[in-house]
Amino acid sequence: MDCSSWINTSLDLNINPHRLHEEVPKKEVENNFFSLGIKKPSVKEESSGALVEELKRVSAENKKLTEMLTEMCENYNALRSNLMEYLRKNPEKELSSSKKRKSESSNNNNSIPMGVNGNSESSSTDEESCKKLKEEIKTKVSRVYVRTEASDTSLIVKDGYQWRKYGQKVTRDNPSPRAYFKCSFAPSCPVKKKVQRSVDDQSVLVATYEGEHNHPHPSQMDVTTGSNRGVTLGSASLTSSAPTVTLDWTKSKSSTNSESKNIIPKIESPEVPQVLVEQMATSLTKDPNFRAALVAAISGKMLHNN
DNA sequence: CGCATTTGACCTGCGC
DNA sequence: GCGCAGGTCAAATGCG
Repeated sequence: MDCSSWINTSLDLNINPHRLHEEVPKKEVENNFFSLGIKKPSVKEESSGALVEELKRVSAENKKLTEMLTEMCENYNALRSNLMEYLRKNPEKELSSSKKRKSESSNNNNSIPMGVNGNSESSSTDEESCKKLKEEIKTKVSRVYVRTEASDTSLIVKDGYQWRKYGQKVTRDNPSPRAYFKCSFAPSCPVKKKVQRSVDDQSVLVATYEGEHNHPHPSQMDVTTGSNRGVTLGSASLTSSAPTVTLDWTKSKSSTNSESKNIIPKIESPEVPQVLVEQMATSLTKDPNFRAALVAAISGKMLHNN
């Protein structure tokens, strides 16, 4: 599988990979957003020149990032094919490899699964990671990282499904409480979700999904096409190899007051195929609520600037 | 009043 | 067997 075929590297995303886990100043985001093609009605010549400069700068940055992304994809592909080759040669038993091979397996086990999962449990031992990996494969576990306001104490990750909270616990490895949810959309649905704040970054919620939904996504219930996976952010569409998706609610809050389904996800892993990304974009742009919210946000910003 | 959430109690698995 | 930690249950509570 060619990674570059999943990710359209020509996407005009003004992202900075060095800041993925930092709080990007909202003002800067807004400025960048508005410097990308939306002109204020009464723009002076000076500011338009500055805008052009900014646009050039952003384009250059974008190009650079595109190259970086391509390179990253190539590296990922190489690692992935290595892993596949490795697993072909050493089926099954490698996942439960003995302690003897600890030093040998550590490199492989750390590089690939961490890359796929992108989680922050790097401190766990190889044995533990093997066990976890095995469990994840068995129970179809996926993690979703959601950036929220650090002051937001609620452990709510809106993914479109209906969840019923059935417990909360403070765990040893993390001072933040962990909330336990069951899917309440269908009584027989076995899917569970654990939500806890990241130890590293309190503004990041880590949602761990276990199992697969045995019912369609609620948002698909009133959508005629069954291919609208774009808004499906639950485990069903993301569990193939425990991928990681980061959603940034804080930025969305700063730009619109729209509902959670209007959030544009920030994909942290190339595991999410290009098709999915495109479908997400399409479903968002087709969504009248999203468009209305966007228009409101833009006009509001323009009024604010004037 | 019904439903969701909270929270302390209980259960279970694991390491020593 | 015991203690600990994570996970689940269920009564109490709150909210619409």
